[in-house]
Amino acid sequence: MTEAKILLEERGIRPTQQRMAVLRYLRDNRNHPTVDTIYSSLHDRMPSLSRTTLYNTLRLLSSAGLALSLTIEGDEIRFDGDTSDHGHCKCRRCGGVFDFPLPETLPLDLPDGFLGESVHIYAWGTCRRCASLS
Amino acid sequence: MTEAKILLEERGIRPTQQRMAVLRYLRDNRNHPTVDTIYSSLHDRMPSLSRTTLYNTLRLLSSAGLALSLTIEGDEIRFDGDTSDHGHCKCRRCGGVFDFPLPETLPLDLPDGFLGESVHIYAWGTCRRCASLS
DNA sequence: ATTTTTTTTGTAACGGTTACAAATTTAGAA
DNA sequence: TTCTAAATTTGTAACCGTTACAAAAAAAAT
Ligand SMILES: [Mn+2]
Ligand SMILES: [Mn+2]
Ligand SMILES: [Zn+2]
Ligand SMILES: [Zn+2]
Repeated sequence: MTEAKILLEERGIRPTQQRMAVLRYLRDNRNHPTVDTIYSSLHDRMPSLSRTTLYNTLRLLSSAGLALSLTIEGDEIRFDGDTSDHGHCKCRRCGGVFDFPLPETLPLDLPDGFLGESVHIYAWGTCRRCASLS
Repeated sequence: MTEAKILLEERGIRPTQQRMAVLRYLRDNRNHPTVDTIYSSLHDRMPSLSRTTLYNTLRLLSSAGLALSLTIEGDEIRFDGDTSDHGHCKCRRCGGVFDFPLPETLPLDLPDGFLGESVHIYAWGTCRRCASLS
C-alpha cells in the first residue's frame, strides 16, 4: 500500500491511478513545478493522462490540503506537495523557487479586527548558484 | 502642475493625459483595483481610453516604480499606487484587500547564499466588517 | 509647413484554464 | 460472472484575460 494511496483514502478520495501518480510526483519532487512540468514528467509513464484530469486533480489535492498552489507571479501557478508552513523565494535569474523556514511566531500587525488565518511569504532575489556565476 | 505630472516627468516619462489619469487614479484610490476596476472608473471621463493603453501604462508605471502589481491569487492582478513597504491581507468573504505595516526588520532565514531583494507578504482571513456580520 | 517620432487605439491572435459530453473505468448488486 | 449505476477520465471546444500588431492620432523636431 503506497503512501499516496493512504493519504487519499484517509480523506475519502478514490485513489485512482492518475491521482496517485500526481500526488506521488508532488511528494517526490520538491521543485515547485508548474502544471506543464508535471504534465511532461508524468506523460512518459502515463501517456493517456489528459491536461483536464491534471487540472482537476491539482484542484482536488489543493482543496483537500494535500498540496499548495503558489501564485508567486501572475503568469504561472506552481504547486507544492509540502503543505507545512514555510516561505518561498524565487531567483530572478534562473527562475528557481526555493523553500525557507519561517519563525515560530511572525509578528504581523494586521488591521484592527482582521482575523488572520494563513500567511504566504514570497521573497525575490538571486540564488546562490546564480550569484556565484555572476 | 499636478502631482502625477511631476512624478512622471521626474522619471523621464511623457505625461500624457492617459498616463496622468491612471497614475492619479492609483494615487487617489487605495483600494488595490483590478485592471477592469480602473478601466470602468476612468471610462466615464475618458471614453476613448483603450484597454491596451491601460495595460501598457500599468506595466510602464510598475517598471518605473510608481505602482506595484500584486498577484495575491492567480486569477487576478491588483495594482497599488502605494509603493512603500507594506503587507497585504485579503478577506475571504468580501474579497477586499487591505494594507498593514511591516516591522522594520523582518527576520527571514533565507537559504544559504540567497541574496534577497524584496519581500511580499500576503495574509488571508476575515476582515472586521465581515466578521461583525457573521 | 513638413517631416519624424511617439503614443494611442481597435482588432486579431495567443495561451492557460475551464466546460462539456462522450468514452472509460470502477464499484456494487444480482 | 454478468449486469447496472455511479464516478472518473479524456479530447475538444469555448472562454477570457492579456498581448501583438498595424493603422490612426498626437506631439515634437526641423
Ligand atoms: Mn515549498
Ligand atoms: Mn497596498
Ligand atoms: Zn538562480
Ligand atoms: Zn470582508
